[in-house]
This record gives sequence, structure tokens and C-alpha cells, in this order.
Amino acid sequence: MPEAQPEVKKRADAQANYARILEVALAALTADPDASLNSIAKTAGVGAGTLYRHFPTRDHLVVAAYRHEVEELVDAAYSPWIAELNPVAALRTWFDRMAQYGMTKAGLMSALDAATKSVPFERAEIHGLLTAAIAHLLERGQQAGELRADLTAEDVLLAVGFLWRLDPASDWRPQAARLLDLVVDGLRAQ
Amino acid sequence: MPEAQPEVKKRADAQANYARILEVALAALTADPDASLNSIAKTAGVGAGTLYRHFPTRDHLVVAAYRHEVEELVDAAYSPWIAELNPVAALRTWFDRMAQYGMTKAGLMSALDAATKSVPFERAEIHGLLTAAIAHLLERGQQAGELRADLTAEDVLLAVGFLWRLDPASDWRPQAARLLDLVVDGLRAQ
DNA sequence: ACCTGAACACCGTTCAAGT
DNA sequence: ACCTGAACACCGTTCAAGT
Repeated sequence: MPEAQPEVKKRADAQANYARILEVALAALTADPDASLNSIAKTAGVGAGTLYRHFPTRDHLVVAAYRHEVEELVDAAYSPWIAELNPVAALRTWFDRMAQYGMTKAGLMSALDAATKSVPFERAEIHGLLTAAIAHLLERGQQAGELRADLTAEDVLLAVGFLWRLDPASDWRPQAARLLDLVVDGLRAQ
Repeated sequence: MPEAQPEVKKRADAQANYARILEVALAALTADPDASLNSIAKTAGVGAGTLYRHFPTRDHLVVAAYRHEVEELVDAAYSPWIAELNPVAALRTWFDRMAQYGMTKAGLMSALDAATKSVPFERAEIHGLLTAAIAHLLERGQQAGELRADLTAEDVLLAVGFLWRLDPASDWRPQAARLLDLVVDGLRAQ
């Protein structure tokens, strides 16, 4: 159950800028995942240097902008209404939620996409959050003997990576359902 | 069984430039999938405009540069030694080959990656080639009653998309094997 | 017909100068 | 401490001028 680390005290204007950049970045990246950092800085009314001071790389900004969404998704894996479901249904339901998030936030898809690659530093944060959530759901099913024990959370994250390669403009739901059925079925013991 | 379309007669220097750009692009993109077009033009000894005359977009160049590799992969799907295998083994063996290609050519991975997204124009070409090859292997198994009939070639392409999100620097083979087992198992009838 | 390469608008990133 | 915004090196792309 990941928790936001205690914020270091910053000067008031720095805090306000940080918040404003994040707010603008979320909107801009949702509209266009390739939005330029300069344009985000300009829209936020700060100098380019200020953006770089707070977010040394593009990844830092993307990760921070979608932290909320990712945390919501991750928290859902530990929620009581997920715990009530049997392990297989819990996993499947959580993946459905994952698809929803990915399809409504274009920029979030980039972040999740990067999360399936094993790259250093910031991207690893989302990767870690997601694999921890998957591991939690996976272990429940493995202990109950309902899910295969020879697959890791990383394996599963890769296997459902198709979720953010679907076309949001298309009728993606039936395709997502077919493929999730295939994967979740493959995760069953025996 | 896709075939290269008959080349339109071009001036000799244009043909030579075309070939040289492609040669340089293959090497450059393999080394770094984000290699700049200007740097490729410079290395090829042509002006930037010449590169754009032959390849109006980056996608055109990437697709053309890896045409050979993709065609080799696609042709393998129709090869006699694949035809000798039972349908499930044929599919699995072909996916193994796909992983090999993806892991040794960084730029090819970008092209394949784009191929799983339904984007217009040039990228659709690789998508079409790959889905045709998959459809061929799929239909053999479906007619033999060994593979599920409710999945399309597009579904399968998405399902194995993890192959080009593996980390070439890591020990990816066991992970690819685990996940391919999972998918191919899910494709089996019943 | 085709090529060159300077030019344009833009990008990410840095850093002196300000408060 | 933190911010600004001009500056730098680079990118993709265009297009007048050449052959």
C-alpha cells in the first residue's frame, strides 16, 4: 500500500509553481502525450528553467502528472470490494479497470508503456507500483491454488501490455475482453 | 505471399541515392531507433531534401529500411519447414523467430511496435504483412480444430506484442518462452 | 528530373542575471 | 532559494537555386 513520501518544505512560490505545472501538464499530456515541455512551461506561466528545476527529465514530469491516476489504480488492487471477489475474478476486474484508465488518458498510456520496459530511474517507480499491485493479486490466487505459481508479476504486466496499445478511437472493449480472457485463462492453475 | 511491387524507372542517380539512404538508415536505425533524419542524410552524403523526396515521412523510411527483415519473417510463415510442423508448433516456432528479429534490431522493434497500433498509411503496410502471416498460420490450426476459431489475427498480434517490449540487454529468452507458452496455450481449442 | 543546402520554426536544455 | 528568459545545439521540414 504505497504512500506519498512526506513533502519537503519548499518556499511558497516554489510550491505554487510545482502545483501549477503539474495541473497544466496533466491537461496537456492527456490531450497530447507528446506535448512539448516548453509549451507546458509557457501555459503554466513559468520559465523553462523552473520546469526543469522541478522535473529534471520529461519522465519525471509524466510520472508526477499521472501519479494520482496510477495510485488510484494501485489502491484499487487492495480495496475491500476487490478482496471480496475470488482471486481470478479479482485479477480480471482489476485489469478491466486498468484498460479504462489507459483508454481515457492518452498521456497515461505513455507512462504505462514505459513502465513495461525495464528502464532506470523514474519510470521504475510506476513499474514498481504496478508490479506490487499485481503481485498482491497474484499471490492471493497462488496461495488458493487457483493461479499458476511459476509466473512473476513482471510476466503478467508484460502479458497485459496490449491494454495500452488498443485504439481508444475504436470499439476496443470486445477485443480487450477477448484478450484478457485469454491471458487470465492462461494464468489459471492447470 | 507478398511480393515487392515492380520498381518504377528512376534516374540512375536517384536510384543510387535511394539505395544508399536505405543502407545507411538500416545501420543507423539498428544502432539507435531515434537516429535523426538529418544525420542519416548527411551520412548517406545527400541533402536533406533528397531524403524527404524519397521518404516523405519517418515512417516511410523506417518501413522501407526494415522491409527486407519483415518480408523474411513473413515468408517464413509460408515456408515448407514450418508447414511440416503441427499447427500449434508452427505458430510457436514462428513467434520465436519474431522474438529473435525484434531483439537483434532495435529500429525494427519500433516498426513492429507501430504495427500493432491501427494508424493510417505506411505503418499499415507492416501491420498488413504480419496479420496476413498470422492469419495463415491461424487458419491451418483452426481448420484442424486445434486452435480457437473466435480470435482474429489482429488479436493474436496484440497478444504477442510483449515480444518487442522485452529488454534486449537482459536474459529475455526464458521470459519470452513463459509468456509465449501462456499465449499459445490460450489459443488452443478447448 | 533530381539534388543541394541554407533557412525556418520548433524542440530540449542550460545558465547568467535578477528578486 | 528560487525564478526568468535569452541562448545554444539540435531537430524536422521546406524550397529557391542549381545541374
